[in-house]
Amino acid sequence: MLKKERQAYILHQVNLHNKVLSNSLSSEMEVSEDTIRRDLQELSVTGKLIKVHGGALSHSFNKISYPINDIYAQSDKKIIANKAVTLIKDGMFVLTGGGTTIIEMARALPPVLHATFVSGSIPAVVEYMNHPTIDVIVLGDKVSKLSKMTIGADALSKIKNFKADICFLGINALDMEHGITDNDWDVVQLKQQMIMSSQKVVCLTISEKINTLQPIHVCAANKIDILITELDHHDPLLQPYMEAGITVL
Amino acid sequence: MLKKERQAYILHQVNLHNKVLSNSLSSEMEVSEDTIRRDLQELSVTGKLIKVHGGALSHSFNKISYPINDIYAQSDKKIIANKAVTLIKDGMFVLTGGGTTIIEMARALPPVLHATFVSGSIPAVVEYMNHPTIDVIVLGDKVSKLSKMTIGADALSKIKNFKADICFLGINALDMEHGITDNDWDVVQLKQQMIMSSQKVVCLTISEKINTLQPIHVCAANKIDILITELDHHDPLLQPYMEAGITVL
DNA sequence: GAAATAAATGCGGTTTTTTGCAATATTTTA
DNA sequence: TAAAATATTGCAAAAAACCGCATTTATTTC
Repeated sequence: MLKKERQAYILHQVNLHNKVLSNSLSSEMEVSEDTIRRDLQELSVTGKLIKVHGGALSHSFNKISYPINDIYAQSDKKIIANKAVTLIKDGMFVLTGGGTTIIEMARALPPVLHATFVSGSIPAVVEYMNHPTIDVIVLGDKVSKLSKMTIGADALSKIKNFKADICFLGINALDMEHGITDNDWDVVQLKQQMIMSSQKVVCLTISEKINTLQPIHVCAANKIDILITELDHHDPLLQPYMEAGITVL
Repeated sequence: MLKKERQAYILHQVNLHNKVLSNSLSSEMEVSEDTIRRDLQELSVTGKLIKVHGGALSHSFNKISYPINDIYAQSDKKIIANKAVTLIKDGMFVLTGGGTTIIEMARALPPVLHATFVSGSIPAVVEYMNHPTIDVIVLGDKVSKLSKMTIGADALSKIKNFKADICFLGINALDMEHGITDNDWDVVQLKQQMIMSSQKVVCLTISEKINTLQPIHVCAANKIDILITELDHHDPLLQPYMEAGITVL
């Protein structure tokens, strides 16, 4: 069998089944695995496929892209995200909500983190899924088109089964007097349960939302363990929260 | 044997078998390999064939196998998707797997369809979520990075709770004798349960995967109600399946 | 038709490509 | 963390390609 012929066959298989294994190709074509590896190597440098440990994957398989369109407050959210990821350690069980800030956090995760992330937010799950080493658990239920999260009794009861080390919530409004408030009934339910199911509650928000109010009550401010904004923690806006015993990053 | 005669023979062989070997041509025509090499060289500069180490390949071999093939496969999948969506009616409860064909189907859904889609495939869910009128239910569980689906006992048991009107599976290999086969144990489990939980099973596949085999058995061919490929249903490749009682679209 | 010229072919020696193997390292998995 | 699977690296043997040249064969020219 000619080399080019072999490579054409490999490509064909990869495009057909999205994945090929070195050892099966080796036995199918009766050449050594070394030869297969070299073929895969050549095909991968020309971008025909993606070489992985044990074989290769089709290129089209891996391209799930989530549009990065929300430029609004992007850099602030990146600052928040970078502060947030420092709280996550190897082996942790992490519960997260949805929202753009959480997405930023997902993108800021260090590439060699070994932790388990649980979320009902589809965009967040997509980000976690693309991370090389973290495990992802999706909360199943009906998907709300508005919040792009799973919403409902199933999701709620699943969260109850967990006792996470830490929980990250992107919040819509925070006020010393009224605590966390929001505007979506279903999302509020989830957030409440997430707070109850976690040892430590971390709230992420841009400073604009501090001292604002939304119609539905989520929880009192004292349930928050850590508050992260883009501001320096000396900022006067944050003083009341520090005085209330919340760690501010 | 004249040079022209020789080259004509080489071309004939190349077009017939898609490949020729220098050494066999040499012995067949009783000329030195150098001569063959020079012939191949000339034929390749005029574009009649592709010279490779050890012989030559027909043009169609290289040309069809990668650059065009990918686009063809894509448009094939669009054809399949367009056939598939006609099966979905308002009010239906639809179970779907993952894979590129299913994604194409999701993109081909008519904009005013009111149906409920259940899936564990994250890319599929992302597509469904972006559709204006359909409801989406995610099967929750741990996400497999390879298949980008939720995999495990939870997902499995949730499917058991459903009795869907119709189930769409993108399949990796189909064979009259062995039925549907695949290469990922967890995905196989899910597919089996999905088949059991649906009134009607629709299999989507490009024709190349027909009469191919993968290591793990999913189900017998007779479990399939409808088979959709990019081919016309009169195509002889599909006849055995029609005769087995499968509706072919 | 014969000589001159050009083209084609084969051959020996050298270089390059391909391949498999063995030893070592790395990654994966249990 | 240890064992198994897969990768990497260097190397050597075999196959194929290349190069130059001599020999043969075909074509042109006088």
